[in-house]
Amino acid sequence: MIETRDRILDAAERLFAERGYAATSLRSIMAEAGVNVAAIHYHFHSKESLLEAILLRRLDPANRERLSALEDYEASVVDGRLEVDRILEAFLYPTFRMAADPASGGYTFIALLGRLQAESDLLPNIVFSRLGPVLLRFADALGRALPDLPPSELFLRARLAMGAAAQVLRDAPHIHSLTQNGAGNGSLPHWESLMERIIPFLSAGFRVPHHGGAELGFLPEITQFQPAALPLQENR
Amino acid sequence: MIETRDRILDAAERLFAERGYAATSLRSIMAEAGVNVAAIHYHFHSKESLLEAILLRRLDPANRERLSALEDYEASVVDGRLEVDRILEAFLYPTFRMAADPASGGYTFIALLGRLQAESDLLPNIVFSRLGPVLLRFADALGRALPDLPPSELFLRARLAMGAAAQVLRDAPHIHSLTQNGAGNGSLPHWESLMERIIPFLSAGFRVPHHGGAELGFLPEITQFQPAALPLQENR
DNA sequence: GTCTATAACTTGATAGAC
DNA sequence: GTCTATCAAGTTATAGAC
Repeated sequence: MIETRDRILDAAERLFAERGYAATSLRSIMAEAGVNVAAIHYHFHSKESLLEAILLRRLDPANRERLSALEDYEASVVDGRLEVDRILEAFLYPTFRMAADPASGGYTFIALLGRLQAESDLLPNIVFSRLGPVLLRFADALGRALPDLPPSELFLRARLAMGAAAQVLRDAPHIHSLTQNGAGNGSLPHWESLMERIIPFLSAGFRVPHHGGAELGFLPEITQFQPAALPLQENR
Repeated sequence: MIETRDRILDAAERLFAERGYAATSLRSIMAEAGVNVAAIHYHFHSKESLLEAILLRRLDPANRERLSALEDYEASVVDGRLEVDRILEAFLYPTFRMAADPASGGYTFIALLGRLQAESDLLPNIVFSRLGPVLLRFADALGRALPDLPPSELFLRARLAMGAAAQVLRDAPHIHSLTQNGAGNGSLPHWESLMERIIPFLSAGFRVPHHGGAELGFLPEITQFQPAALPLQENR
């Protein structure tokens, strides 16, 4: 039998992805999971901790996969010339595979991540503490593949690429269902052929020569992959 | 003196952009605008209508600018060969100018749009009814500039491009403040030089040759620019 | 048009029985 | 570990005085 704790995690993951964090009440999660409200508080203490638990459950496994895929590729390169396409693939492959995963609710998680990424003030520090180092590791590989690109330009392009990928990944449940229905390009499942259409788009952008232009003040926070602080009138 | 109605719109626009729609209460808007709760209901009937009013106030002017920029460019082309870069510029120029606008709170609106785009279920029909036709118009121009690209591929790339741009535009207040502080590439203000770094990235992606691959079932809803429906267990 | 007052309800969280 | 019962606070929305 499935544990109560896991049922809560699954239900919350789904509802947060579908409706957003703030718009989802603990009571709707309770109804979806078929448990009592108090059970949520017993297992997770607070709503925010619940979100943290959801993220922790899936973040590290995916990141391990990303890093090992990158290391495998780097080890396979003999002449030291890294290709942008393969670096992007090492990052996106685990992501898209998860987005199409028929067994686990991984596709729900990917949709949730796509959402939270746009609600950056909501993204707990966990995501940045866990994903940040991985992003820096990939940025380093991209920098070696594109030695003529100044760091500020590299990070701007990385940001653009993440936004582009997130836009499609917000549709993870759709990707999932198409894959389930056998859509795809003959030999490849749908999610994989979708990924192989996205990578050339991003790679071409990364490989555009950099036309002079000043180094801008845009750099500092971007090189950290920190959430953007909105310099508005008041905070919270 | 500034009208109460406008003060409410300004305050709500700012807070929705900063904290998200669901997380912002009418009372916090009331406090920010310095008006009474009842005044909000008097002028806007409901919270959702308030969001609609915010969107309507700025959506149409920006779209008019986008369309006229595109028409001006098309009229200036004599050999009938449209360039992707210029089409993208016609769309992005009004957007980025608004994102940096020192006078109005346009940059707040752009940040809000970037957020809502990720909370697609929240985006009222208004956005799709007003922005949809404009997007189709630009997709048509892109299709003429890239005649070898199948529509499904064109729309996928358009979606990637919008996600990439939105990712950067979510930082609109930051772009705004940098421009205010005189950052930029010598002759150009910061926001304009930023836009000119983004367009080549996107354009290169659009111009990548399309390698075979099957036409996928991904097409139908994407060609409509409809919000993605999440095929989860229950709805609302 | 703007206010006070309040209705009617939902929220996250907890205490205590079992 | 899971329940019932309940809390205090916050939510949108409205009725009616000015």
